Amino acid sequence: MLDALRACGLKVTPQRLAILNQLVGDPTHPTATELFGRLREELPSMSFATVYNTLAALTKQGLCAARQLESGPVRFDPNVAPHDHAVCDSCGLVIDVMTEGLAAASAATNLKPVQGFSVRSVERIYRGRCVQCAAPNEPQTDAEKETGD
Amino acid sequence: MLDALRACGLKVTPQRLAILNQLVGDPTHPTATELFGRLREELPSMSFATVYNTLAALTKQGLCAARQLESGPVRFDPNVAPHDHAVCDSCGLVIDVMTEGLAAASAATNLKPVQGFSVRSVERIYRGRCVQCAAPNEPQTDAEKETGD
DNA sequence: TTGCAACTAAGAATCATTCTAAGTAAGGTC
DNA sequence: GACCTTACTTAGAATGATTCTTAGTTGCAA
Repeated sequence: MLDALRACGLKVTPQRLAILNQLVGDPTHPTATELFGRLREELPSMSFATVYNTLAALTKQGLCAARQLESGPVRFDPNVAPHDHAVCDSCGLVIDVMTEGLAAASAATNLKPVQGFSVRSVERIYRGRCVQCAAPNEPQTDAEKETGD
Repeated sequence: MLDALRACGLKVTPQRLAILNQLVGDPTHPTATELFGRLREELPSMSFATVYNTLAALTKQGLCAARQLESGPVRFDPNVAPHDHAVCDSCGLVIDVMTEGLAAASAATNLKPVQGFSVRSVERIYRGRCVQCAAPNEPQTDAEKETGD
């Protein structure tokens, strides 16, 4: 964590360590606002701008990835390896899809989808319903998620 | 055009016809702001809210599609048939990719990328460089595009 | 220990989008 | 063709996400 920052030429600060700690191992692809909310608990003086600045720095250095999978705020992903995503139409849940992701991406990179367009990477977004929302009796809306379950 | 609106139960207004006319046949996937700018020329009294309301209505009725391919404003696409997109890293250009789109999408729909997730649709986004930007001597930045070439 | 460049805090500014309220007009009915 | 209802439009305020600015702070190399 500490070394990862230093290796990128970024200074190690409590704010950055806190943000990285929150992000790493969090599979929910949180937004900047969500992260800020959680981080305020351990670092009450933290500024919103710091969260954005830090996430921008981490993204630039390849320590995390910014993903715009639906309209609304950008989500941040600690998993920078090539992979796809499944997005729930109903509750907005984002799930990493590792299966075949690499193979598919590398195969597609060799495609020429449009004359002259040189492909650097391919990402696939699966849209549909997550397990919770697909279950007839327990649809989980955004509103329900906010009130806690 | 006129019939398409009526068929959806939408009233035909000069604003809606102008918006649809701008959108149909425009392959550049314009944003609401871009459309508003062009539409002001023919309908100077048009309100921004009308553009958003109308685009929302058209999207809901399946006459166009809202696409979030990168961070920034939503782009609107008159092509509602299933297809993929190529996005230029450099200038932001969005290109429709029809090749194999249908076949790939339907094949992927049968996949089970995540346990329990029921896939409704798949979209692929190719990232890389467009012809203009890939050419070593004539990179086209957003700034250059705005000043006109 | 010191110096400085990079970082952070606070809040204003900006941009995209949605909401609200009041007036307008499309289109069905008589 | 006139009238009426309801959907639509306008204008501008409100909201939410993100970026910018400025001044003060701190990590870390020397």
